[in-house]
Amino acid sequence: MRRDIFQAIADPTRRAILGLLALQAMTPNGIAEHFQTTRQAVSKHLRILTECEVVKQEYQGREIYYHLEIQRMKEIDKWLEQFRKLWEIRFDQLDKVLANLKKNKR
Amino acid sequence: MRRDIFQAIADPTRRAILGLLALQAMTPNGIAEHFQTTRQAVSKHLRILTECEVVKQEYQGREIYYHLEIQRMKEIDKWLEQFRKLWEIRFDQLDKVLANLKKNKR
DNA sequence: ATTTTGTGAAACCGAATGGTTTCATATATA
DNA sequence: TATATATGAAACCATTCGGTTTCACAAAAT
Repeated sequence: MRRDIFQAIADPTRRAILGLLALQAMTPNGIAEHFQTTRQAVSKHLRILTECEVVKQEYQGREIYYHLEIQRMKEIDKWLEQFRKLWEIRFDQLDKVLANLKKNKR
Repeated sequence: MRRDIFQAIADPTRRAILGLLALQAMTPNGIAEHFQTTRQAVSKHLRILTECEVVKQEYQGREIYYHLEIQRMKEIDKWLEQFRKLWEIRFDQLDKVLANLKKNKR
């Protein structure tokens, strides 16, 4: 069973859950209210997110608060690094093009 | 059939393919040489990548060069934005902590 | 003490996924 | 022209995925 951050964010519901948890820690019931699926479906998503350690559980009585483990999100950013260079180059070129347009206008 | 960039990068082979294409455009056979799977399996991955428009085909005789469509990768970066704020805050706090440590040392 | 509430887990299901093997087709090459 | 090469697509298969329904259990409320 592959379980990494990339597989975790492949599902739109899980991405939405992560978006919610970016704002504040929440309980499964609290999260489920934001979706049309059952609480159990959300629970399964939380299990996956927990397994790849992008969320952490905090027990508080019979409630469980899930909160985002931001470090895992940075792994995505790190992977993007190799591509970021490319689109920055494109921007540089765009800058040159714009500079030339400006120059020729005068 | 869901087909978006997040689903595209969920598979490790597809991520590796994108990594290769970040360096240069390549043919299916050229790409397949880098993996242990069959050429046909790579072809299926390329189909998926093409469907969500993160790669583009360029026909050249009987060869097809696949090249990266960097714009799609930026969508991931854009989604990360909401989380980037968070880990930057952490860094700021870390800076404060480090500054305090330094101060107390004197 | 009994009932309600919050939660995870298991059983089940249809659909999607990733892979292989086989085939079809178009373009080079001999 | 006959053969080799580059490629996509279809058929098939075991596994995974995302969802629901049902159940188990601990903690809070009555």
